[in-house]
Amino acid sequence: MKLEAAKAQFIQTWGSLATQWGINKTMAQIHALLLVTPDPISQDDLMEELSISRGSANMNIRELIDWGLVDRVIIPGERKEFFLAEKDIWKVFRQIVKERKKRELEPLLKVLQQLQAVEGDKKNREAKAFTDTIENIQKFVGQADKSLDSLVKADESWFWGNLIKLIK
Amino acid sequence: MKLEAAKAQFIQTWGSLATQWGINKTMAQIHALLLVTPDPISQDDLMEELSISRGSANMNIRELIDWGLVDRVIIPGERKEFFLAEKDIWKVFRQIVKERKKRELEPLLKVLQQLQAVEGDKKNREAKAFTDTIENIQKFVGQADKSLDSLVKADESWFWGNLIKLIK
DNA sequence: CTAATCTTTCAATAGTTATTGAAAGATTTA
DNA sequence: TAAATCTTTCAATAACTATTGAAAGATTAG
Repeated sequence: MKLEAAKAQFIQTWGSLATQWGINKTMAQIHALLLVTPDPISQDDLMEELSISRGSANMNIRELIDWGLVDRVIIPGERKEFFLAEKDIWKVFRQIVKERKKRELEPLLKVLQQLQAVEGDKKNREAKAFTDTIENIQKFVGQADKSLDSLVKADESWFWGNLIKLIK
Repeated sequence: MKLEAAKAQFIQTWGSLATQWGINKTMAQIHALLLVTPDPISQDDLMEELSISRGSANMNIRELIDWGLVDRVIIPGERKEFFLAEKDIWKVFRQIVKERKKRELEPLLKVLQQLQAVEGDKKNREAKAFTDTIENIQKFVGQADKSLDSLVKADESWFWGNLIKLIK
């Protein structure tokens, strides 16, 4: 397989996987391209390579920077901005976990806490079922939140090493 | 907070969270309603409670059954089918992990394996960067795949207990 | 200061995904 | 077997999300 073909397939695979995870396809494709490119790329190059518009490129690059997955790079003598992705997959993973935790898990926990305050007629079968399920979800999400907190701080080899021991 | 209001908020929160994860909002709302309802519900009741059409109800219920999160229930003397959700959140989580692993991680691993076969000119900076990144992603995803395999088989209290020890 | 170059915005548009509801298909009852 | 009841399908439509590209806004160079 030729390099260009392989790149193209990786970009397309990464993009379609992303849509299954509620992530913008183009954003994922830009990320994919940056992941497999050693040197910083300009916006114009991204537009060219992925056949996307200026607006889309700009917006999605900004989003990637916002997620902490891509950095702006200034190249001396160049007026344009260039972009470079973090290549260490463990760091990428940690960063995504960190962001999604902040954006989704934490707001969810707040809602669940509020929902505990439902008027509890303990004889009512419906009310009982509701509070039970909410409580269980809350415990679960709380536990996951704490665990992910540790994961975010963890070193990769340490993490896998221990996880392997744990699950064997 | 009244029970009905709490239910409504849970359903709406679950639904909007789902869209962020590439999951159909209505499917998640049906799931949410079934999660907090102790007794089996008929399709007509779901349509009524969530204000959705027959077609949508039918399609999304089927999808939930397909994901292994909801069961059809026959109630003696009734002609209609009724539906009941698995309430154990750990089981729900395991089931979702199992399905997503099968649907997404495994196909991704296959693609990554193919991409290893890129014509490797080791002097080429571009080619080197590509194969390096792909290799790292492959290792990472492979490791995650194995770990999730174990998670899917794990008992809840055992899993959290050990995880807590691991990350402390 | 002015022109040139680069970045950002945003309203229009295209593309994608989900929903509807009526009709067809099944199944059960009598 | 026929009628009644329930389930599934699917083409039309609606709702949502992403993309485009031209124009405005910044920044840098001369």
